[in-house]
Amino acid sequence: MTAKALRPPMREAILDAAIDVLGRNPGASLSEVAERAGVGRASLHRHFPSRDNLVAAVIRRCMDETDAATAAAIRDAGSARETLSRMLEAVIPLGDRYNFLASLSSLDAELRTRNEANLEWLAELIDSLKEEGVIAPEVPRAWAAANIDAQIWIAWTEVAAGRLAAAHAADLVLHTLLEGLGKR
Amino acid sequence: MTAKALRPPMREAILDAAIDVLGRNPGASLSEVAERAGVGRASLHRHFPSRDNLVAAVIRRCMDETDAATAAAIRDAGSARETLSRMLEAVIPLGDRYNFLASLSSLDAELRTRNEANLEWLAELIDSLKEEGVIAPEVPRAWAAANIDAQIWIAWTEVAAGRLAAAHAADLVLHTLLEGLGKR
DNA sequence: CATGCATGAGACAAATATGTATCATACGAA
DNA sequence: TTCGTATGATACATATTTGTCTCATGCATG
Repeated sequence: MTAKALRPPMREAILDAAIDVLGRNPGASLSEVAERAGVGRASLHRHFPSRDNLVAAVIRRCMDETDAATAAAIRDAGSARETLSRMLEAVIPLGDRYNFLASLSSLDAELRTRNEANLEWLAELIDSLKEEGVIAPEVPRAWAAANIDAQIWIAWTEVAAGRLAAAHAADLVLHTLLEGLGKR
Repeated sequence: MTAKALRPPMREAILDAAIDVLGRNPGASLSEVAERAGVGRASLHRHFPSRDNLVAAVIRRCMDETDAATAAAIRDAGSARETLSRMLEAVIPLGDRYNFLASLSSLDAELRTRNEANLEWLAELIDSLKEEGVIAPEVPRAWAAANIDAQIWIAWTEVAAGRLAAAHAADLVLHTLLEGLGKR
């Protein structure tokens, strides 16, 4: 076989452009996405028949990348605390993808299932963190989960704004999560 | 004078509807807003000539309410910590308004100025909190400000979802902000 | 009662976005 | 070279939204 591209790169270019354009403005037109990708609008429709189809593909791709990065990072983590730390280090650099995920409104069945699975995984991690004594037992699971999500979001925003060095972000998030902003 | 209504109540009804409808979906049509308000679309345009005009009016109203509630709550606060605590108690019940503010994209000059003034106020509060020893001095101002905003957002979400009692929200936010989720 | 005014309903034009179809072209494989 | 395929440009029909306008109705004030 002559090593032809596994998939046409155009599809990836469109998805990249959609992450960027729709991440900034979820209501942007497909013309803007096509232009950013450097392709004709007709070609965009050849790969993604409808707008909904494109949005679903983008979300799926974001989830794929986030899942892959997380899975690789936490593979041989010893403790739950180490898992949390590595998860943060893996996810925070994917800020632009996370940004897109945050603007999702309605998901189809498959994506909703994956989303729920991620929430479940996070809930179990929080339970483990409590067992390790890292998180206080009286903290509600939903509160802890929302805080972790929010910290990731803040970290990405601050890094993107140039107010925080990416290398320090995960440490700062972990410290803030566990010990807050108060004087120790 | 015969005690006529200070302002036509229709204007307020439209603004309330816009907060609700546009808060859920920033791209919703003006027909949806008018319908939610129980008003004809033509009447909506009589009060708000354009969509941009309506959006700006909604944002201004949200800012007014938030500012008023905050100002009343912190009026005679003694310490910066008390100011923070009262500010949280005042703002968290305004969750739906805060929700709308979060979806703002482009602001005109007046609203941008007000927004910057609020950020400046928050920055000064953070400095005072550091002087009181409530917040650790090495925490960056932007990081502290982003965390306070995020905590308010989380609190509103959790209250709206029924997973957190509104009465406990401000205390939980304050505790999480200052001491984190970790075991004490 | 008579008048004035705001409203609701509807028609209307213009702009924009979406999805489809057509056609000429360029590129790669046989 | 020749063929097949994907692409870009373009046109097109359709739907949606926006903003304007007109007109009849109802309500409050005089």
